[in-house]
Amino acid sequence: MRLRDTRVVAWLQMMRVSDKMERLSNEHIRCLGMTGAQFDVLAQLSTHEGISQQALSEKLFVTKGNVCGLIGRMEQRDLVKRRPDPNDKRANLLFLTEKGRALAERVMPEQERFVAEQMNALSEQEQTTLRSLLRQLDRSLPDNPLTPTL
Amino acid sequence: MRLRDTRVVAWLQMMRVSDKMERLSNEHIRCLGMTGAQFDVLAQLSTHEGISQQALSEKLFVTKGNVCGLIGRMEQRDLVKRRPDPNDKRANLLFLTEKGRALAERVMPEQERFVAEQMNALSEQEQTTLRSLLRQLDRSLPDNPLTPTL
DNA sequence: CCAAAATAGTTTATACATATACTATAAGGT
DNA sequence: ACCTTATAGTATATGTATAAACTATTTTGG
Repeated sequence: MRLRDTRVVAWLQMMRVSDKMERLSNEHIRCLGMTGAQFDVLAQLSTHEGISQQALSEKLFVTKGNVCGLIGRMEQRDLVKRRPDPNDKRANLLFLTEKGRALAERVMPEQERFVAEQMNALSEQEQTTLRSLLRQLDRSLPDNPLTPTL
Repeated sequence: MRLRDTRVVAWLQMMRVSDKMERLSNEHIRCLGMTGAQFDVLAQLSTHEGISQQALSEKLFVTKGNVCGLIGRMEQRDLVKRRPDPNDKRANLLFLTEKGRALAERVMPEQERFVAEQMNALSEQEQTTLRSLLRQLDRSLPDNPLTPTL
């Protein structure tokens, strides 16, 4: 049996835990009436209503093509609406509908509580340590090409 | 500005870092001639050649429907092949082709080196601490329904 | 043995995500 | 002004992923 670099073990464990957490989070969101990607859109629009699709795609670290389809589906469900930008005929500005705002306000605090609980296995001290280690890793990694010098 | 639970901050940072790492890893794999999901299949078959699609889906934590499509695409590219299980007419056993084995042997060590480097920002001591914290989190999270009591 | 339940694989519908090419508009430089 | 280039959004093709329905076998209980 070949021995594995301990760094690779750490990497795999990191992926395993984050995958597990994301699955739980997405499952919880789905029970509350939408998908994980749609929740991210509602959360962004709650604090940045009126941004363009382009700006949204940068905040979400996804392509504009992805946002285009995502917003299309959410518009069909009457969660958001597009309005033409009066200052730029190319652009759409994005707004929550009443239904979208109500859903966001219901789900966001619940979701925060849910993900916070996933950290309860660690003490305050350990959470601080974890954040410090993650910050170090984050800073050492190159920036995502989808967010050019954010 | 509302204050956020520090646990939520830790959660978000964890997702951010793992997303960044996975993107880099997938990008690197793509340069070497396949997708991330396909790499995972080759890696599993390298050590467990001859397993069924069902067993593979459990190892990869994905649905059997997903594996069915994935193996279909990889069979088209002549990376793997299906053979009927002589002991169970329902099942397929999976094998690497020569091309698949050669690709796996070329890419796997390279990929290990690549992901190991992503941990270099942490000292040996810090890597140990990180693994310990991740292990604690992992044990506190419920098991994935896709892997019933693995 | 045989009917019922479980299992392996496939298929279909839906959602997400990327890359690429395309349209329309905007901004800049000469 | 005009032409080039950049930008915002859309459309298409491909890959990944799930859930749910379906087929074909196998297992199991009576």
